[in-house]
Amino acid sequence: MNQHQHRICTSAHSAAYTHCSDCRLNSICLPLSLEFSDIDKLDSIVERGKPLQKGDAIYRQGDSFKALFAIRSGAIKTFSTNTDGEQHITGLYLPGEVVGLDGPADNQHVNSAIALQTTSVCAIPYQRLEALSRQVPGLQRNLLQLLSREINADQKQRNLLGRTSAEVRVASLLLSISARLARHNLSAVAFTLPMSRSDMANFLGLTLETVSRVFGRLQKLKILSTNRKDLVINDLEQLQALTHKSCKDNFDD
Amino acid sequence: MNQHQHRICTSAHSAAYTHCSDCRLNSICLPLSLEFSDIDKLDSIVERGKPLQKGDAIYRQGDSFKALFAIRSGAIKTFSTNTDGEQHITGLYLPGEVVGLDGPADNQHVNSAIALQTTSVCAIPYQRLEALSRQVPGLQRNLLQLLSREINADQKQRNLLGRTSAEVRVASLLLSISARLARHNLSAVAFTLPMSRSDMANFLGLTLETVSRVFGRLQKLKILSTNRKDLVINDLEQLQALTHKSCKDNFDD
DNA sequence: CGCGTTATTGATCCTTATCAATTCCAGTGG
DNA sequence: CCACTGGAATTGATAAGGATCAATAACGCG
Repeated sequence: MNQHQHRICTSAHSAAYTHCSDCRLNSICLPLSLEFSDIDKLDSIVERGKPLQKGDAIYRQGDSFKALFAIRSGAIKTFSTNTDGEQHITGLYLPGEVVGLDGPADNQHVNSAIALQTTSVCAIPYQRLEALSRQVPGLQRNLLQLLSREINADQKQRNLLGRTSAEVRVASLLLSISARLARHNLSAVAFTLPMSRSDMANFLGLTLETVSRVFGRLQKLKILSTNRKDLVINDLEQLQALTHKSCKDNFDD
Repeated sequence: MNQHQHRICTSAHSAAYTHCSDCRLNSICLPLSLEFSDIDKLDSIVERGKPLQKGDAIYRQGDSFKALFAIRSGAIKTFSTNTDGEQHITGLYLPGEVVGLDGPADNQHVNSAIALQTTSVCAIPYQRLEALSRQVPGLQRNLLQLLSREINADQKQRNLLGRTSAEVRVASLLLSISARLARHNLSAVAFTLPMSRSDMANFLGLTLETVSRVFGRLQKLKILSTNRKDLVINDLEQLQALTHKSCKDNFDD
């Protein structure tokens, strides 16, 4: 397998400083069904910085909330750190998705957001977004939609953590990433995982050993092939079927 | 213990058809820091129906999304039903809280919401709320805040389901209910549980047997006393301490 | 007063956590 | 160019927390 063919983000780092109207993500990022003139208005408040390196933070837990961030390329993880210093990963965000929705609640971030690889983001200053939303009904609607979708996604994830087996959790994560990459015309069946086993485990409420074992089992079943972070899904249907199964009816070998 | 002294909702059923400006919940429901004149504007769009009986639905999964609902008295559970007909409880809502935030995502409800006991709600038609939000910046902010808080609450719950023991989950739920009732000057230590063991278990990603056993253990430790749904917390501090402990350091007897 | 629902309690099994030991690989410096 | 090294991943053995299956008890309601 050609390892670098399927990096999560391919171009875009270099093609910096475009505009929202040109951005190939604009149908996704603030799921915008806006008029051209409205897109330009949004464009005028967006700030594009230079790419973040792996490990760089967009914001940290406790930071005051200034902006939402749309991911143009790369991958971001969000997490909160408890009093014992353990980190709890709360989200994985890929191109076209928006981080920072934890901010409006109390005008400060309850999560940290850091880059899992080289990543570029658009900052959307929140006060200006709020103001603009008042003038552009479609934008207001999109913004509320975005938050509501996050709520629904979180509830789905809750369901996953509360009720499903390790197998189902891992399979669901892989399928989720697959589907989200496919929206950008990237391969749905061959890609580089943006997180380590340890991060995946943390996100899924498992241990890294368990995640590793699930990968092992799924490989033995020829459902997928992995080499570290490089992944090929050989049997997408079977992987999907797995996620529909309840804990118990997993017969192996 | 006087069983009915601590019902979740006491008055309010009878005192129907008040206005937002009189409502003792108005500092909580859409965490409104609005001007009086703005409250009146909100009041003008709110629709107050007659109380729901236990088991009545506010809306059902798949219903088109028309309104948010602020709970005035009683208790609501929200849940989604999967293809196998199993229901997954996604939320418990008490007076002053708002249900229906799953709706804006795709203009339809992905959850159902039903009354766990006699309950009265205020309907806030969403289109009118959106329109009003454009005119009243404070209202827009409050609305976005509400959604963002739901996101953060969901993530906390996710953490609970993904990483903590049965003991911690049950204790957290009890403390959450306790704190939310206390906001209305109801007792924080003696109340009637709004849900069955089975609902609690479902919500917490456990089985009802496990929940029952945890109740048993906590009673043996004199931390609380239960009689079916009537609950007295004898040692609030110890219960709180429990939730700070990780899975392993639970030594008993 | 009896029935059906809800809760409790007990015995056993299974999944996953935990502890521990390798193995694999990328990156570094000789 | 290759041996060294440290983090990441895999694999194995064992233990523990809940799930499951099963029986009984307590209550609310007709």
